[in-house]
Amino acid sequence: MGLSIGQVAERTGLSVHALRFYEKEGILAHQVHRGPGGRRVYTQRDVDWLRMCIMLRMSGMPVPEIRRYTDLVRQGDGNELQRLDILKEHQDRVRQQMVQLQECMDLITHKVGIYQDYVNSIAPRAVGQ
Amino acid sequence: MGLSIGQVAERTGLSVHALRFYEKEGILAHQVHRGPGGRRVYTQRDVDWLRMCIMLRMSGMPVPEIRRYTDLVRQGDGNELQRLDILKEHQDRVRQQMVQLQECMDLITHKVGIYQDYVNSIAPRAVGQ
DNA sequence: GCTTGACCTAGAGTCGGCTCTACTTCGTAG
DNA sequence: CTACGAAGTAGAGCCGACTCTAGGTCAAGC
Repeated sequence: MGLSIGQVAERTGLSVHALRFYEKEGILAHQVHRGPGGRRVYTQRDVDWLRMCIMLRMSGMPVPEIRRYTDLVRQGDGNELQRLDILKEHQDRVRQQMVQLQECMDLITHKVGIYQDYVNSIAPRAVGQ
Repeated sequence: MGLSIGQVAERTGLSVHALRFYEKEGILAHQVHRGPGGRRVYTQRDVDWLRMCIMLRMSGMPVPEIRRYTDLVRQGDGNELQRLDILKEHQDRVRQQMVQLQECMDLITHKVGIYQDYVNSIAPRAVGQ
């Protein structure tokens, strides 16, 4: 049940450096406890939490904001409204990002179409030969 | 028809610093020419190009790759296939990004739902009072 | 008893993409 | 003529998120 930092790195895709960095930055909800020789011992719960953090990071939530959220979780019951606020705000930002990304995609697809047509109109008869 | 750097900054949303930076990085397809006193004079074409660059940047294309693309455009006809390759590759990356972002969105929406339900179950009767 | 490998800490270094500073040069307005 | 504002250049600085280095501990295997 206890996982070494290396094992956690493996199953989250984070580097051991990043894991120590995240801990220092305070974005682990539960204190990682230490085994013999001061080695970190992670639980499955830590891995699950990290996977969520990875999602938040991937969608552009900055580390300090993940920390704010983590702090609330660490403090325990009673601040659900604040957690909800953070999540909703982030949700909005992600929505905007998706819209922007879709716009970029449309432009790119448009240009790809144009170039594709042009390239087809130039080369393809050679393919048949 | 000739625009100053300040005007271009206004209508692209880039800073004048960023505009000079982009030029130095070689991501302007056509050389910006200079008016009296060595001042940059931009055309509408430059603005259009910049807007496309902004789309590419927004969707995560790194500056050096925009430069590669720009170089091809600058070199003129004959390399359309290479331009197409760059665009298609980027298109793939954007597609992946969108999938990832959607996954993040799903998780966040899920959590928002849970917190929302919880918060509703605790507070709302107070609202009626 | 020596090496290896996985771990530890503290802190320095890297990278991308701007952003800002310092200083200069203009052209116009007061 | 003085001041202002908008430009110019070269190059330094900044920020976020890691990544890496240096030097050390410890258990297991040869």
